Amino acid sequence: MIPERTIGRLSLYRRILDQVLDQGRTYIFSHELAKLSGNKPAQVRRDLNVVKCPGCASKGYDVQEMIRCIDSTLDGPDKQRIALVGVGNLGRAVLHYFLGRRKKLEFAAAFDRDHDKVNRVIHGCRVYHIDELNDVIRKENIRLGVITVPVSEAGHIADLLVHGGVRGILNFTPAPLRIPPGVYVENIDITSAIEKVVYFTDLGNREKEKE
Amino acid sequence: MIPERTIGRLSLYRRILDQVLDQGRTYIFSHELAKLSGNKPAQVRRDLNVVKCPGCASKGYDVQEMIRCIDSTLDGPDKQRIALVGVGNLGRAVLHYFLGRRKKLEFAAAFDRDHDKVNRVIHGCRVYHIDELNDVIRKENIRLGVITVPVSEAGHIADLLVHGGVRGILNFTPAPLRIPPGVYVENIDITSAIEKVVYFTDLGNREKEKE
DNA sequence: TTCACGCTGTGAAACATTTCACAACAAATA
DNA sequence: TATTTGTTGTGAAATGTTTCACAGCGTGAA
Repeated sequence: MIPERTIGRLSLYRRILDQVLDQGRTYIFSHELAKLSGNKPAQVRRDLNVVKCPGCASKGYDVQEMIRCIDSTLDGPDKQRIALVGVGNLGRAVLHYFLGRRKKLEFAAAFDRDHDKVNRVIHGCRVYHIDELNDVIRKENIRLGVITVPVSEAGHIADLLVHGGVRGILNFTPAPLRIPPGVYVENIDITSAIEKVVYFTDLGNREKEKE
Repeated sequence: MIPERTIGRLSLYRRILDQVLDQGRTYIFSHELAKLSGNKPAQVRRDLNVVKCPGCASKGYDVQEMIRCIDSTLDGPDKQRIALVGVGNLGRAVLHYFLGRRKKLEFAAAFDRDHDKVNRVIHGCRVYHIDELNDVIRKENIRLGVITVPVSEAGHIADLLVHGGVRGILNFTPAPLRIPPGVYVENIDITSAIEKVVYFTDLGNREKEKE
């Protein structure tokens, strides 16, 4: 089982490598990828070992081979079908963002309460009413969900998703979801992120402990 | 200097405590806050020690006192003025999200290239053209920036922000920004987040190493 | 062929974070 | 007052992650 931090870095490497490949490079050294991704060379080499990607002492790593190794770790063998709940600004941003981005991921259905949005197709994804959630995710065999509703609804939506058979959730809400074991939840908490920036940006007016 | 993880948890505790307070509770035990935030009680107690929040062995922690302690750690003494660059779906979602949420944070200006958006006020925030960025953030004395533009623009925008005097950036783009020392960057990478969910959601079709 | 170079792969050290486990204590009870 | 109960605060152990540092190797130069 690979640690979460490592998975995050692998995901980033892959996107960088896609670009590197577009530029026509075929080999890359660990210190170069380190620079591009903001890490130390030793870290990059460790990460690549984890996905069993071999390097060559004189040429570095074969870019295509690296991408293959990362793919075989990160991607499941089949296409992953995802449901998005909450077609507000954030929901639309997520849909738009992923449009054709990764071939192994597909937003197969979106849900909202607002009847003006229901039955439209937004960024290639059909929008259903929330009442249809259970039926649709079962019929479409969806196992992953993204929650982009207002905080107050998040708990309820999470329950619906889990009840419909979803096994992994990306939650953009700060609400801590109570979820049965066996269901994985990843949280993105925008408020926390801004507050981190505020804290770590030394604006010279806070007395922090010396180190 | 408090570690990043701890800051993230404190931010979460604070939001939970705001709710707890609304419900009329005045005291709370570490194991209760742990449950509500998805942590272990010992972790919660350590975190509260870090912000010098004293507890009482029989009643637990005074909720208001806790909030005060967290405030004095997370918030700077003055209101923080923030610029948001990129008024697309994601940008609007961020603006909307923060509308009156935290008194110490204010989105003082937004920027976009699209002339249809310029000079409008969106979620209480005036939108300027990107060409005005430097002037406006200097005049408004803005030290924090949020980047919600397409990936390809991120590097350029980051340079503009830094050049204008911004010291902390929240970057929603997967582009690794090259930034001078002294400027803090926090990244939110939506693609990585989804890929983490895909990986850690055991859909039974990947051979993971036994542990 | 031999040497010098610069890289990979990795054991071990360093560092960071979480969790355990328990002494000390405040309140409630008798 | 003495006893019981359940919590805080924290040293120390456990665990997790990053970084160092170097042996070993392939390549190119002489």
